[in-house]
Amino acid sequence: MNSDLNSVKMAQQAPSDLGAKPAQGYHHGDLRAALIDAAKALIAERGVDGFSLRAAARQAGVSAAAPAHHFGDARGLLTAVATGAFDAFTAALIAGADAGGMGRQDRLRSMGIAYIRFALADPARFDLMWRSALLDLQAADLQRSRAAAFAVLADAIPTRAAPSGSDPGTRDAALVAAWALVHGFVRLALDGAIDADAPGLIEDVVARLAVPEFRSG
Amino acid sequence: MNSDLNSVKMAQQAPSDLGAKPAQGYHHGDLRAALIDAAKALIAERGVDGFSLRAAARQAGVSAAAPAHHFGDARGLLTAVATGAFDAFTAALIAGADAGGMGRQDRLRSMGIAYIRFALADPARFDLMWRSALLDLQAADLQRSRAAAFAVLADAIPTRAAPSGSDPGTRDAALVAAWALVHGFVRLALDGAIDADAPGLIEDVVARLAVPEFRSG
DNA sequence: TAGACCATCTGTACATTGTAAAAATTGGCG
DNA sequence: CGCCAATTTTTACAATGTACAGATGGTCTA
Repeated sequence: MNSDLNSVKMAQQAPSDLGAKPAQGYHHGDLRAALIDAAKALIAERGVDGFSLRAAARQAGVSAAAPAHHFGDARGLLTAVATGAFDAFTAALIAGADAGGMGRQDRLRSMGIAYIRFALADPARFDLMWRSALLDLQAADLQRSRAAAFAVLADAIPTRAAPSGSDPGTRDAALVAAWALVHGFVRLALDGAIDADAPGLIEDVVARLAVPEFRSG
Repeated sequence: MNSDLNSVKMAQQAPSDLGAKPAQGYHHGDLRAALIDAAKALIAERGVDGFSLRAAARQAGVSAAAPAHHFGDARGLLTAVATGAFDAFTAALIAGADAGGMGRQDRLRSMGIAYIRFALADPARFDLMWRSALLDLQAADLQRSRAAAFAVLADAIPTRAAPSGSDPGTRDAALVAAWALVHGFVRLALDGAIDADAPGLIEDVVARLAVPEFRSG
């Protein structure tokens, strides 16, 4: 149909090359990465519910059925985007903790700030990470990335008697409480219940992470 | 709300009457209430994303275009459901606080339990309440019900210097932190990140509401 | 009581979506 | 060069939201 559009599309394909995924490039170049990029842009712009598989395919310059071969269905594409989001989340949390210095409390607070800032930087992406109805929770990649992020969070809290490989569901209440505090703040802000831009509010909330229960273990 | 208006025609309108389409005349007894009931049942069964306006109309025994007259579009129906959910939420929070006794800390903890139990009792309904992309936040009814619920929450925390009519966004950080703790716990549980059924976990988390900041005012 | 009004509901129609299946394209390998 | 398999398109179909015109019947008025 529009062959000139194809050549233009391939010519302007500026490789962002976020991860180490140089794998297949048959017809389109790297449709898989292009679709993920398109989906990320769509979600960031119109929200998770504003995303559509056909719109992503349109933006990537392919037909509506093209994504099926790479992702199966729309859930597959969203799962891939969420997996990348969890990887970026993990990196942001680690960077935040390291920026906090050496003390455990400072690292915890700094990680809390990083948690909140990551969510506020791209609210729709953070939203997608928790929309489990739209994701394939059985996908190995997603499970791995999720577990990695959760492990970073767990390491920030001294758990009392938690085995190293224990499920997040059975972890110590101190971890759950700290996680819930930060996660709940973010969700209330994203859902319009509170204003995260109120001066000093983020710092005040994150300071609550350092309650005696957490300090004494 | 208006649950006694359906005595006009022959159709008995039991709230849990699924699958039965009572009336087939042109004028339904109380289509508005019937559609809200159908939507609530659909959402509870298949989740917010599994809801469809046509399915709700089908369950109410009317044509696909019938809801338009009462709710405008799908967002209008979801907004009505969310409004009722916030009303029920407010009642549950008040009942929870009253069940806690007279002491401020006990009332706060008991309200926290009620918050969590309300969400876990019908996760999809609670989910809808915060899916602002699907709701008409400008609707006066929803704004009123939301504000009422938020006011109940705010009253449970002694705010330092908050004016009585102040916006939730500018409230004291102690309120935001307490709200975030409970809300975040619920969301993490609903989104499959933690297991709310772990024995004693809810009580342990709610006990964190009684940090010194809250106690000394 | 007759007729008109009007809120309510139906029928139809259209654009959009997800996805299944068959056909077509194309790069790589013998 | 010719075949194979991975990739993409074409086509098709069911479902959805909703706009529009028309049908229906309760109610109000004269």
